[in-house]
Amino acid sequence: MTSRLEALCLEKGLKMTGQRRVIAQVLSDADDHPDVEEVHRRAAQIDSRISIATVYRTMRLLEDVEVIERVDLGDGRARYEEASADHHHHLIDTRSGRIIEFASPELEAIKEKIARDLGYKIVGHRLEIYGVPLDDAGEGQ
Amino acid sequence: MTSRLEALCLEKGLKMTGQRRVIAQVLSDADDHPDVEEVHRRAAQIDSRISIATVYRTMRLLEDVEVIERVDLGDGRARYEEASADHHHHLIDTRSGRIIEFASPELEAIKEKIARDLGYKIVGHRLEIYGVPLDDAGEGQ
DNA sequence: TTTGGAATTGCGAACGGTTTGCAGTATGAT
DNA sequence: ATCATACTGCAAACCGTTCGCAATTCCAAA
Repeated sequence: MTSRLEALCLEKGLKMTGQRRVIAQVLSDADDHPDVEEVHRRAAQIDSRISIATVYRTMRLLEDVEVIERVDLGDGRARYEEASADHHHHLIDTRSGRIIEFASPELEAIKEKIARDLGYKIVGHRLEIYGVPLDDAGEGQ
Repeated sequence: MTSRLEALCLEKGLKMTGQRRVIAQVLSDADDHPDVEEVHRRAAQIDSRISIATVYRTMRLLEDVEVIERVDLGDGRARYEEASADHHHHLIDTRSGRIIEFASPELEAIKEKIARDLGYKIVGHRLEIYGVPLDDAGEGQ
């Protein structure tokens, strides 16, 4: 079976090896923001002969052809998500580690304005919000 | 001479050693966002016997007592700035590496709203904008 | 002021995430 | 099927950062 990402890779003209097929599969199935070790773990369940070096190399490759995007959530390792046209950002639940994606046109507009006022054209940006659930914000530590 | 940061450290009750005095001096004089290696380089010019391990330890200490703040600009190493009450963010000039600080009340308001709408209370956040100067945005690579 | 114990330092080794050199293997255009 | 090229696995190297340890420094109390 050809996974969504595998199809994308073929479109981009990448040589599809067994390892890459498995990694594409794993990433197609993921609905979270796995780091390389996690991708390797999941890939190894499908084919245990995949080395972590290959996962690192493949992630970089997929990033280069813009099939996936690196997300730096400040925890010291690279996380990834499927590339998408829409700008979005992340809210990280510091209690549970859950990551919520959100988009905000107003935010984008203000950002543009700020850059313009400073005499700059935006080539990239990132926003992360760390938060705790409102309904138990007062509890515990 | 007692530097601004040294005074702050004394207020916080830190034991002031020669090394810490020098590092406080360096940080008081800095108007940029040096990384640890750069702080060490500058400190070593004042007293060459300061080891980089001590700089690492001191930066962490100063961060813990909120005299300085760590800034993660996505370049793989920690950068620092003096702690300040006002929220601000960074625009990084990707051509020159220059870092411009800015604040925006509208931005803060929208951020709060986004979090509230998602059911969260903000405990931290960060925004970075990467840009190129408008007046030569079309030139070069 | 000298003293003593706790805190700090410098060194080098270890760390965790990531990259790389190399020899062997698989891929897919011919 | 063939073959050059690209990819893989392994282990070693990398880079920013932390840590264990013995030696040194600080500073509060005498």
